[in-house]
Amino acid sequence: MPELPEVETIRSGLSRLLPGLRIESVKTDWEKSFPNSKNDVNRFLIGSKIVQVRRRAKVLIIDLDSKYSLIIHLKMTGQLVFRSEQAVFGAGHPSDSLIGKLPDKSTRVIFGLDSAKLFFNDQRKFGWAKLLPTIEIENIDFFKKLGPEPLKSTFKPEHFIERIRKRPNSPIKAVLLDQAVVAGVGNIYADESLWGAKIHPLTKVKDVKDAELRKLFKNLQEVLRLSIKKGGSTDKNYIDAEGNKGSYLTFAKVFRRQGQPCLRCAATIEKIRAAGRGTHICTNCQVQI
DNA sequence: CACTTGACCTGTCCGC
DNA sequence: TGCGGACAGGTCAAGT
Repeated sequence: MPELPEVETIRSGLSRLLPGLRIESVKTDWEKSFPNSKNDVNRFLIGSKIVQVRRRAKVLIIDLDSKYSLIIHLKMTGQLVFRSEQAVFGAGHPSDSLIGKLPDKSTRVIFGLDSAKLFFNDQRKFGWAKLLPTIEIENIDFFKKLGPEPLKSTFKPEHFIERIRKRPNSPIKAVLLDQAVVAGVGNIYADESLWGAKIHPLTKVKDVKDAELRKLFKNLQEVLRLSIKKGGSTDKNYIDAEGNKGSYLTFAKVFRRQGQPCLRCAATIEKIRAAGRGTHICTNCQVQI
């Protein structure tokens, strides 16, 4: 479940590893994972050089010198793992690692680079990669609909509040998860920030005070920043570009802590359902209105 | 129109 | 031990 901090962690890893490398081959056996035509791949991907790696919301953008870009959405179980040729067949991975020899049975696409390979793994096959002209990226529906980046310095609390308020009759958690309102927030950081602001996830937006939304915005930025610092959250599948787990969940206040004491009031954390998702709350700190 | 639910997938876990 | 079913949760399409 790569959300903003996980995708950002992968981006920073790939930014160190990929620029300057040439894409020499592409191999896929799951068409939905990479639906571009062979013709496009041959003309604009094979033989082109990687210029930079960017992120928008939960999507990675790999810019090529062909003026095309590879955009990759990892959805829930996607992984992008870089291996040098030597390590591809080598050992040397810790025994508690989530990933061993590559390719494995969840490998969907293999990008052959100069003396390395980039593996796009996806157990549940929900993720996708697409090759597009770089200037057209912002025009595709997915990108056009996206709300602002929550960590951008120009995105202020009043902008956040204004956007949230457009959905007065929805539960606050559903609105936080809506990528058109704010981009990049998923289940983990929605729960964590709502706990921080002491807001029950099922509270309708119209029943949340401005001061609470202000607090929510502050907490959202804090949990996202802390998670980026910790390399993201590894629950089941997430690993970074070099196969390492993230450690944010050891700092999580509610996510996956059902049955354990609230770190603020010691009441028991419960798991409920909100916005169609498993949702973690302290029923003492977070009271529904 | 606003909002909610189901489909897309596979691996894991739980109860019988 | 095997087996069916619930669950995991990002996004889009379909339903209310």
